[in-house]
Amino acid sequence: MDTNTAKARLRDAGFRATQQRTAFVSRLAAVHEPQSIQELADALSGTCDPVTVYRMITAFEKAGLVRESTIGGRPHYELAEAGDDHHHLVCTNCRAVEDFVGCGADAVARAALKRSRRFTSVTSHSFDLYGLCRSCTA
Amino acid sequence: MDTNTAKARLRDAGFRATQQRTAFVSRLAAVHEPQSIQELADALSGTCDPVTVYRMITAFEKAGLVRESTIGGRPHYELAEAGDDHHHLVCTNCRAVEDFVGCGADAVARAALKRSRRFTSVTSHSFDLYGLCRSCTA
DNA sequence: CTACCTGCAAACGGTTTGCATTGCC
DNA sequence: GGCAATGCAAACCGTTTGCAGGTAG
Repeated sequence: MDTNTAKARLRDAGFRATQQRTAFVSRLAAVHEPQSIQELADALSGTCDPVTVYRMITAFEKAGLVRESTIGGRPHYELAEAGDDHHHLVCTNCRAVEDFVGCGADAVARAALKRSRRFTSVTSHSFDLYGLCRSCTA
Repeated sequence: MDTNTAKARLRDAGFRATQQRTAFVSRLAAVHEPQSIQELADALSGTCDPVTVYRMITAFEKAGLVRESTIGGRPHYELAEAGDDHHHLVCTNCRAVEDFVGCGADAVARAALKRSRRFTSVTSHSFDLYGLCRSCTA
């Protein structure tokens, strides 16, 4: 994603396209793997303060510009794409991440709701697979 | 679960059945909903120090006596039962939790592995549904 | 009796907040 | 020019660690 696209995306979401935010969005677009707060702060260390990273994450997540997912017990962030319902295959050894689609959540949600006494609707879900990648397989 | 069962369970897992640990296991058995660290510390406040709660959680999880799951961004714990593969339906408003079974993860994992270039095996998964419970439905 | 466990207090590290300054729009 | 965003420093809070005393086996 080039700088202008990143800026347009920020403005579309109602934000001022500052240098720091543009760098943040560009970074997420470039790596297209979920990033930890630490990784983001390190990558942007020449550009902005870690405190600003926290503030951007909070604002962008609320605005639906980024998605949060938990990997190895820590929150990670990636750009949110419209209509996107991908999930992660995570290596339990090296934390490598690969996306996959088709989690069948709709059917599972329907079945669970049917059986449930206390719930009336399902609005979202999380689904992740954990295993070993090729290079970590003994 | 009565006190003696709790003690037996602890000894089976290789622990000394202290008063604090017995109370911890009994508590989890009594509520049979995932509990946050805070909730556990509060429930056991007359029995043991919060620090001990942390130490028990760490030890019990490693021993496979309790399972961790993330609810509302915070870790929660429940007793682990053999062969158990249930998941949670969580109310996004009041955090009420209901269990459900049948997540279809086996089929999804098989399909994902087939498509994957980098992964060779899937050993575990997480799957949770988020929605509204009856009393939080407007 | 002895090794394991617990309580207390202090250290630790990640996250949040307050406030003055900067820089988009 | 005005208001939102940033940087810096300090507060904050949940978690971990060290150590001395207690308790289960």
